[in-house]
Amino acid sequence: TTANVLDALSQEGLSEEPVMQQEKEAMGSVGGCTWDSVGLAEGRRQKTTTKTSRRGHQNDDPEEEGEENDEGNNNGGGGECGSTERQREHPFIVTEPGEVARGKKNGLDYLFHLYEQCKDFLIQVQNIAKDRGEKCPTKVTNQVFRYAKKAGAIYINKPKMRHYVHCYALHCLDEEVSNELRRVFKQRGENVGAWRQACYKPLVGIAARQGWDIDAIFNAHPRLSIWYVPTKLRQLCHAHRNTVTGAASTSLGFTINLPF
Amino acid sequence: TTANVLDALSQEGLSEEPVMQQEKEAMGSVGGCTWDSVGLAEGRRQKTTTKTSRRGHQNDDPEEEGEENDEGNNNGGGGECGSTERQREHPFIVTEPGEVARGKKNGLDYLFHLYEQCKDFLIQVQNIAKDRGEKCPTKVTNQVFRYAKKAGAIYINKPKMRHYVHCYALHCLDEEVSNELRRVFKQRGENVGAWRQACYKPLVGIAARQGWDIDAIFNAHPRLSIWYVPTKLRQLCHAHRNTVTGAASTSLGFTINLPF
DNA sequence: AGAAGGACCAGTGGTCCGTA
DNA sequence: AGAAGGACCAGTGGTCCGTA
Repeated sequence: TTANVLDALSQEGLSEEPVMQQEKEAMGSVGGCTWDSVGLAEGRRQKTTTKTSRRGHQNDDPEEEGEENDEGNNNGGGGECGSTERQREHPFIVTEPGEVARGKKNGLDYLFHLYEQCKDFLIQVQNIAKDRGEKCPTKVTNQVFRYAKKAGAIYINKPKMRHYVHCYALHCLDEEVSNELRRVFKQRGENVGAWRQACYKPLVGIAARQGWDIDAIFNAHPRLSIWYVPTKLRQLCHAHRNTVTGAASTSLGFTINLPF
Repeated sequence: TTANVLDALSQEGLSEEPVMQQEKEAMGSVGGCTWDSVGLAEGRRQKTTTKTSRRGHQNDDPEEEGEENDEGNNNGGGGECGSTERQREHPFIVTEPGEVARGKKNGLDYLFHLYEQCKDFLIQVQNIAKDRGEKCPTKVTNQVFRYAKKAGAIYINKPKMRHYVHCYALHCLDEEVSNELRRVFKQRGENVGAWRQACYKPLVGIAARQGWDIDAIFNAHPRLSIWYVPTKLRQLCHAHRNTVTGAASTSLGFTINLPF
């Protein structure tokens, strides 16, 4: 039951009275909602209505105690709810470390927190697999995303997590540089896409100083080792390995000119 | 170029004058053949005729120096060849360590040698991947089997290798027990299927003495770590972990009654 | 325009079963 | 019958692109 741990990590303080999953289920709704579109029929959380009467199958079902996180602006405060469709997570904005995202936005601390939630889900999947004597995943796989969704973490999905993996990698590998990059890009008023692109550069610098083996760098880090190395990051490291000469950097990774 | 290494390992002495791959290619045939069925049109080694003019693509092509092994009775001595179809490898028979299989049969030393060939192919695939900065497999994957086939090792295929993995595992983990099992089953005149089934039992015993973690056992062994743990072996270990009581064995793995 | 994520796709692990 | 392996299939890693 990581729910409490995760609830405790709520970082933006805008959700209203974080309710326990059991209570929410008992209420017959999903807890408060702050959706833009009020919309149509029940599209979200049909899971809740069919939950009992599963179990015991040979599947990936999480335990009853669900995994609901109403942290931050994560579309989870109080508000018009009930019938819902077409809801998406609020988009990310560049925030400084510790900063709360205002309005219908989510901050980068929240983004990084999602990666830690995935790790918790992976651990649960691993424990179940070990119990059953089944193959035990070492990475965040489709199975883990499926499990997270069933556990109620509908705001976690594969495309999103893969999209920002390298940003999380920088956060893990050099938090100071990561923090500084966030401050600079917020200061400049850059959007999330620009910040995301900028995260590659210092990572390539880190790889340069460690023999260009980005897989080894990921695998050596306890929180990072459960994530696949993003294709683009791998390609950048490879391209630069063949480009950088003996005059290569020994500094913070900003001495190398990268093609963006 | 593992060809020489592999040629040197030829263990049954029935192939006639092992020819180098280049010479074979130049001869425009596949080297000698000892097929039962002489048969139909060119079905084997159409690869040879289309070989030049590939390369440089983004694919898994092995280098020009092919990988041809005419060891043992591996359907590779001299004989009627040319037009071929429906050829299969000679079936395995239970042989003692060092024993040459007679007739149109292959022995178990040859079987185990195939696993070592696969390791060599994996290493080649890994080197290519590292060179290109691509994902680097740690196991014998489909990609490796595809590479082996293109390199000329048409006698290596996934179903066969997966079928006997646990037999190879026993050979790696306790060669003495493996050898003794071979002698006993040969003595009794058992067929390969019976020997294969019997290999599970001592493996479960090994797992019992090492905390039942068959994945850890595979991963800790340098030759075994590149193979996926077979489903049935994993299931047996799991089933017995929950069955064996405190009176569990400390002996050679034959004290536990297994359900076959 | 910038961004979130459903849904698709090529190639995987796994092994069945038509074949000889 | 015993055995080798082509070929299939469910579920994977990867990410595009229709959506809002």
